[in-house]
Amino acid sequence: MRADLAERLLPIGRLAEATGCKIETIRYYEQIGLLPEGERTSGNQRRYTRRHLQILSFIRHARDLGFSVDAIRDLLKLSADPARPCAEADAIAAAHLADVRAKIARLRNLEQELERMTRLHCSGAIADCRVIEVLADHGKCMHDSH
Amino acid sequence: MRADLAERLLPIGRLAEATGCKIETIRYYEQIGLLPEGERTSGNQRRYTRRHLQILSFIRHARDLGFSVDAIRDLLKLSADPARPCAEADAIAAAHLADVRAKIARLRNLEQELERMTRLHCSGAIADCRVIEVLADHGKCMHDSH
DNA sequence: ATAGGACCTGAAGTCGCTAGAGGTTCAAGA
DNA sequence: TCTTGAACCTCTAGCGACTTCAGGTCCTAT
Repeated sequence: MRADLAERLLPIGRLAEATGCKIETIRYYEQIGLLPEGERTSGNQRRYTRRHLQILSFIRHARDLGFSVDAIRDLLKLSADPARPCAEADAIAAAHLADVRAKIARLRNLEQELERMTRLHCSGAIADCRVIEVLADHGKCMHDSH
Repeated sequence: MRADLAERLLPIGRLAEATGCKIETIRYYEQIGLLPEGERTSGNQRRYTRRHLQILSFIRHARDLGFSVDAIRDLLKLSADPARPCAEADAIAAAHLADVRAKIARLRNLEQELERMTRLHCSGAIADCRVIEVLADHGKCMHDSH
């Protein structure tokens, strides 16, 4: 039991290290019920399992990709219940797929615009810098999202 | 003088209209020192010049492209000094472009997984759902941006 | 036994806005 | 000239998703 604690369970700092997530953020996720609470030592410190590590990695990834905390909650629910009927899962997945595609489309526009801006490496001075020019003048902007 | 005020200077509502920026947001930008303060009428209302219109358009455009307020502050400083070398502006844009591309790459991975999931009109259970897995496990992630 | 690093809680601050309350000014029509 | 109502003003609080801080407690290696 003592050995279990020492060998299998991660203190919050280790979990943070392993996921690239800040300690405070982990506590925050726990607080808002996104990450299940870890057990505590007799001295009230959190100890996490490999399962927590998985979930937190998932959360980090999804946040990086721009999913809201609520969306992540949905996705986690999906994975938590393997017996869940498929229609529901499909619906959630489909909704998120649409969302992902919209995000991709938007980012591709941005990419093109930024590319265009930086491609013409300017002659040296701000006066004829493409970046500034494009930003200053809507007319020079190719994408249609605005 | 009176005519100047009426003809050349824009009240905040007009500026908002012309730039597609909300009135509150304009006041906010002024407050944080991103947009220079406009003059005031004797009754304390803001009046803006064409110069403000230009700057605000620049800000809006840059925000649309995902630049942070701080990045915009830098870009504005750069653009104010036309003799300055433009490598700096390039660098800001290039960093942002790299960021955008990394996000696109990851979203595409996710898109594929979500697609796969919904396409399979699945066999009954979540058990073999890889969405969570893909996001949770770095090792299963194909792209190399992290 | 003790030093000092890791951990705890709760509250407040950050960013980039947005919304609301409650009051003042401007400009066009009677 | 007066009136009316749209547009403006300031100040405060709220949002999501954290981050930082103050002031403590715990854990573990020596």
